[in-house]
Amino acid sequence: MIDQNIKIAVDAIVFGYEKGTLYVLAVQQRFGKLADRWVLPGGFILNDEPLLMAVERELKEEAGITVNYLEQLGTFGDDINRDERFRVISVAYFALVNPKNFVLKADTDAKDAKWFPITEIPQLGYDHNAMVNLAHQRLKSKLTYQPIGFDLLDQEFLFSDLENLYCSILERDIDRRNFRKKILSFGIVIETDKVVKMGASGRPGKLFTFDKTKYNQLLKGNFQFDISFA
Amino acid sequence: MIDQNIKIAVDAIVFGYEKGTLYVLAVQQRFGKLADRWVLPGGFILNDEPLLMAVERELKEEAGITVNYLEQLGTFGDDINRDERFRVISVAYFALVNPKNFVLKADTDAKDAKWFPITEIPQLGYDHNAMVNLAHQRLKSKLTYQPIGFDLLDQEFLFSDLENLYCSILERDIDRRNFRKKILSFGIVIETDKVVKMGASGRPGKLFTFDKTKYNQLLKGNFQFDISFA
DNA sequence: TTAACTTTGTGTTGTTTTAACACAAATTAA
DNA sequence: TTAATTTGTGTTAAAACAACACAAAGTTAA
Repeated sequence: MIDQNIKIAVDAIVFGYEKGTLYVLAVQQRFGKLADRWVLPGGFILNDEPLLMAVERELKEEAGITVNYLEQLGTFGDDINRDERFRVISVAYFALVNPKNFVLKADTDAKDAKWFPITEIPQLGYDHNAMVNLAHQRLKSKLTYQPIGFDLLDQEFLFSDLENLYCSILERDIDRRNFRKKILSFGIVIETDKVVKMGASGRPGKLFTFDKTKYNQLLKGNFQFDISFA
Repeated sequence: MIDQNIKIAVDAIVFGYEKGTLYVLAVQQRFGKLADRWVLPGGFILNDEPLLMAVERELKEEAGITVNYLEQLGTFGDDINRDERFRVISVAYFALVNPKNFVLKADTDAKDAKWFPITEIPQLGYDHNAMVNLAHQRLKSKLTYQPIGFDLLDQEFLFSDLENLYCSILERDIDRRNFRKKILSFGIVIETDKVVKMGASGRPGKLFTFDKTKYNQLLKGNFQFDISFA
């Protein structure tokens, strides 16, 4: 018989984006050794619960949100003294959400839930800062070869929103004309006939949407989404 | 208290390459419900053992090999009825080795250890076929953006070996001249002054080596290894 | 009401990269 | 010595990329 004394948890790195700033969701622990400490949302999985479902449940429970995109990031198991009672191995998930769609709502386990700008993440409990760093890298690289930026935006967005998202997350300037040309050349972003007046001054712009169906069709061929600029 | 009844295992998908064929390592189970069944090498981790170390230990124990390249692939936890005594969650690792460097040696837990051509993998126990498929995809894509092919070859190799490796793993033709030009342009593959006579007929070729130090240097700049052909 | 400001929208051109392509040189086998 | 096999090498047309500026539509302030 195997005498493992190890428990399995899931944790999520949830990214949100708003007005040029990238945020990560953290929750404040209510109980335990690390009470009051900020950590990533997550928790132990149930015996008969698939991993993905566990993440979704925890996100609902601890922050009241449902994400747009969720994928496994990696498993962190070498922080052996995370908990004194037993070793904890945590499967980390990478998630994207549009913060406008939800009001954060801390629930039973969490005392509070809050968006931290990626540049101002406090010291988190466990090895959660390492997870955030890895997820941040993943976000940056994935943005260039998969159309996941749309999961951070409203369903209808201005072209400048998309452009600013890329600029701020990749931390570099992008030529507006080349960017627009390239994105439109894929045929997966379509122009609606809605025109929106900016709150501020400036010429009104058209709203665009991401055509996911079209994207999935293209994937069956050998289309490769790719945004990379000097 | 948490009443999880889950155990954690690691499994490895070890790729080997020889003469145009890609192989995956499997072992035949000696004990348990699936005795005689072929499975991926792996096993339960020890309480205080880091995950990577567990994989290395299992590979040593079950097949007598040490790999050239090892990275986490993903965690598979939804095969809930894998074991009747408890749920097993397995962290899968992706590994590369040059088969010539080792003689497979099944040990205590394994009855036998064997290389299967990727095209002739039998039905494996648990969800191991799914792991192999994911690893295979990872190998293919990684080959194009990271110089991992060298971990499957001898330290000194003919240019045609490298070329054939790419052709056979990516399953497509590659223009010899363009391929050579591109690889050499990176400056991470260097020509030795050794000339080798083929066993068969043909003009003798020079041996080449991969300059890992140079590659690591380049990585500090913004060099990007990239092999992609039509 | 006019001028200044802000944001959207659009084309061209030179440079670089990629894809397509063929033949000579060195060796072995017949 | 001829045929077969494998290594080694350059050019060119086409495509992709990078760099660049100005007019149009609206708002704000004078």
